[in-house]
Amino acid sequence: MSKDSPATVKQRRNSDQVTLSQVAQAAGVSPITASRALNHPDKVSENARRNVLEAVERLGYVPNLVAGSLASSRSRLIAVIVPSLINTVFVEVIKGLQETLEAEGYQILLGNTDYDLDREYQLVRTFFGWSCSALVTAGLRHNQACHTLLANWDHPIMEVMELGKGMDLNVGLDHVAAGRCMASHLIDRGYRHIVYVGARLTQDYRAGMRYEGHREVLQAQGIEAPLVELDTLGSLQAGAESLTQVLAQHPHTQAIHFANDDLAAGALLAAQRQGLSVPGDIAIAGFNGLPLGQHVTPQLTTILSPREEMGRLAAKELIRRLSGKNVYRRQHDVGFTLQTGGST
Amino acid sequence: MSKDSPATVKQRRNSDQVTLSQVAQAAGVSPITASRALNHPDKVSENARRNVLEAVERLGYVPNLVAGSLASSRSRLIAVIVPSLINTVFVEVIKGLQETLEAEGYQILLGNTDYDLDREYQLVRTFFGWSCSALVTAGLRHNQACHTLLANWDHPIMEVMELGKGMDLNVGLDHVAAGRCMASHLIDRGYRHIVYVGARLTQDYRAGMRYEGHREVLQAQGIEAPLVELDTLGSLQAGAESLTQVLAQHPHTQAIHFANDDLAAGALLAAQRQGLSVPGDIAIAGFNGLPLGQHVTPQLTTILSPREEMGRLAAKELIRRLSGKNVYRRQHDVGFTLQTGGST
DNA sequence: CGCTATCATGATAGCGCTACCATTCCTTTT
DNA sequence: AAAAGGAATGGTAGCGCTATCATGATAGCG
Repeated sequence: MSKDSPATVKQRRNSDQVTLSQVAQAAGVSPITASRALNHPDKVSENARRNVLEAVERLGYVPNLVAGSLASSRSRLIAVIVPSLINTVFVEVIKGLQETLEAEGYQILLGNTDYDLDREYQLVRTFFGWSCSALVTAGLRHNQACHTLLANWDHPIMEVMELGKGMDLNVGLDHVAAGRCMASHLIDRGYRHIVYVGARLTQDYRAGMRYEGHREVLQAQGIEAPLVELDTLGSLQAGAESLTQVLAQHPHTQAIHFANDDLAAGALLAAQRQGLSVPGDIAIAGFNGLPLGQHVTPQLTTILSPREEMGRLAAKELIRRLSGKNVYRRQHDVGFTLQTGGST
Repeated sequence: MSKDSPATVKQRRNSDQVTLSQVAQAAGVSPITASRALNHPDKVSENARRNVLEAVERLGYVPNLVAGSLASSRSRLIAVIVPSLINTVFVEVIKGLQETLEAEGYQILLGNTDYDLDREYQLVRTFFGWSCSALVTAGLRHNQACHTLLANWDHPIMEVMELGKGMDLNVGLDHVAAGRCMASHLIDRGYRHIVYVGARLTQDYRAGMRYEGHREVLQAQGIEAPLVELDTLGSLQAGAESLTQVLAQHPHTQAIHFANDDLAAGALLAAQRQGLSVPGDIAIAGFNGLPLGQHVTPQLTTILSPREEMGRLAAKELIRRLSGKNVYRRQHDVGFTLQTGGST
């Protein structure tokens, strides 16, 4: 018996989902015209467009973006990879990205590495599998495999948070300079026994870069630059606890330069509870310019980093690139601002 | 001339992307066996599996998830829709979701409504287009169109944050009860002139629910329950500013029940700056149990809501459902805890 | 030993959409 | 008037993968 008797035709469509072909039929046009009416409205007659849109509405058509992406190998998905969601700075960058990208019809695929570069590599692989239109990642450091993968990818890559020569596009600030800036400020104020306190500097290596800048300035003055590295992630709690530790290890400390505002504010509030005067007994400085720092007494001296702005700018530059425009500058310095409060 | 002379064969593959067929060829098996080796490892011989995995490694194959999703109409994408990313409570829920879902190989598609239900509807439509495996959304309220869309969707829907009868699954807490709880606490402490302060209660309607509970308790005692509604979103700044406003409008105020800890902490810190004693001159209570509240002096009385736990539990329940297990309980109450500090 | 049950594998046919090329019917140009 | 260009539309053939069914090989059974 020959095999060309398909008694039962293969039947795969499971759902009652409305397809573009059905819309096209209802609108009296071909599927491809319906597709164009939705995706390139200027390429069809007004008449066709109106009929298609009307049919879409009437049938409750929801475009199958998966099929569209497969056919066009463009997805309007943007992969965003951050090392942490607890740290609010990344969330603020995401927010800036989000609002700008969503307005242009892009969707965010969110990944969290927990400061693990191998995890980043895995996420990048997965996201590539989604034919993402672009990738945003926090930081310029990647492991070897990830670097290779990124280098061979033919879509825009945006590295944010720190300024430097990256894979492709870059929006960030100079953390070494920020560290120098705060250290200079502390020197100017007359402090000489200054401790830098950071949390997990191998993970939050940008805080490590700020320490480099800090140390540079102190050493240029012939001053030592002791470092206290905490084993927990930065938090109010960790900051509060670190105060005791620092004063025990370095009894002559006049000022503490904290890696971020959470630590600094935690220490400041703890100092108050312990009856220590800030900055009389101990001066405290932070980094980020979180609102909290403005509401404690004395106000926290800190460095304001434009985080949402960084996200928005990164998104705008990506959109420029994705819409085929030439990109003249690949690096964008968003800068930072020293905000002196009463705490130093 | 007949049309069957395809001089130039249509050529669409643009990239040099390695495909599953190439892997299969390299491994000496058919494409479908290669597919099974990767997705259902227990359905192929150990020999085949080893060869395929080796070929994957050697060729640097990255699965095209878009094609896979189209073919299987399953995507391992989970849509997560929140009203805000500024408000840290949602971020913490996302974090709980994220860590649990990623561990199971699901990816998060993130959407932000900015407290706009029409925006939510648009996001839901878009996400459905991605054949998401499930949808997580904050809150039980949707507009009519969105409700219809959700009701007809044949994948799990998880509504988080507030407890109640939702579309499908639900993990949250009872905000009315939380409002009652704090109000009772304030009554117990002897306060009678109590003002509730919230920010944009039509948007943050859960804060409105807490006010309902609050009012219920006060009215049962024959006490009025004045409400001050701010026009900005909750923040330290708004809390600080509200203090003056409340005292001007209600000079006899003994206690302020704030809709959240940001407002409360802002007011508490502002009171200190103004030389007001807390709780002597004015008692202050919040909601959420943010770390900040534990570090101010006096410690903030608040209600602790298990936000990350809420995210984790929601994720676990979704995974149960997605792996075909029976779900016996659709509603999960994560509860809350009154945390009394010195501020009341 | 024949019969069914189980396993490993493969051939085929889509999933729903869009890129590509071809066609038709105008309008413009020289 | 003929040639050239442009706008609107459609036919065809995939995008890269997996569901479905079919097949052959092996095992289990009385």
